[in-house]
Amino acid sequence: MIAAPDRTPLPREFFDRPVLEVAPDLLGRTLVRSTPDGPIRLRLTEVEAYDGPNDPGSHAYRGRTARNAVMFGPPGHVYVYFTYGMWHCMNLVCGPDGMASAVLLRAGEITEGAGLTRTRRRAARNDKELAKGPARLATALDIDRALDGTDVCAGPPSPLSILTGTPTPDDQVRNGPRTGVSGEGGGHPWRFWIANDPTVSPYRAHKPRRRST
DNA sequence: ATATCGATGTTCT
DNA sequence: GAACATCGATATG
Repeated sequence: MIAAPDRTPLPREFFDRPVLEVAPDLLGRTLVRSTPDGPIRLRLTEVEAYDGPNDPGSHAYRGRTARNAVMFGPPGHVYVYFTYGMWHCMNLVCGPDGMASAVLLRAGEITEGAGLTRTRRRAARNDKELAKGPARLATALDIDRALDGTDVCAGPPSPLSILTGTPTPDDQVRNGPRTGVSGEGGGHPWRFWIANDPTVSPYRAHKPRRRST
C-alpha cells in the first residue's frame, strides 16, 4: 500500500527548542513548496545549525540588522539571505522569540515535482543534484527574499510548510564541521546529515580567496 | 575524481 | 575595499 503523505505541518513547539536539538530532528522531514503549477516536495538530508549569540559563524552574531531581523523573531519562520551576488539560501528560525538561532537547509531529495525544478536547475545532471547544496536547494524551490519571514507552521495557503514525515533514527545521523565557515565558528561540528545519502553535498573547507588587483 | 577560478551584489569594516 | 553559510565551467588525473 502507498502511505498517505502527512498533511499537518510541524507545530511551532517543534522549532521552539535549542537549535542543536532541532537541526538533527529535521533530517528526513518533508518541506512542501506550493507553486501555481503544483507542489514540490523535498526530503531534508543535510542541515547546519547556527547558534546566534554564541556563534561567530552566524549572521546574527553581530546583532540585528535589516537583513537578519527575522532570525530575532519567533521560531518556525523562514530566514532567506542573498549571497555571493547571485544565490539565495534558506533557514528555519529556532528557539524562543529573540534567540536568533536558525538551521540552514543545505540539501535534500526532491520527492515530488522534480520536473517543476528543472527550468531553474538546468545545470543539474541528475535528480540527486537538484537540491545538493544550500543555494541549489533554494533555487530548486524558487526561494528568494520575497519569502523571508514566511511562517512554515501556518499550513495552506502558505507557500511553504514542513510536514511531519519520518524522522531519521539517531544511528543514521552523522555530524561534522560546517561547510564554508571560517575562523572560530568553523570548529563546531554543527553540520548534520543522513549517512550514505546520495543527495548530501560534498564537504568543502573554507578557502580564503586571492584578491585580484 | 579533485582543483582552480570567475561571476555577481550586499553587508560590514 | 574585503569578505561572503556558493555554484558552474573548465582543466586535469
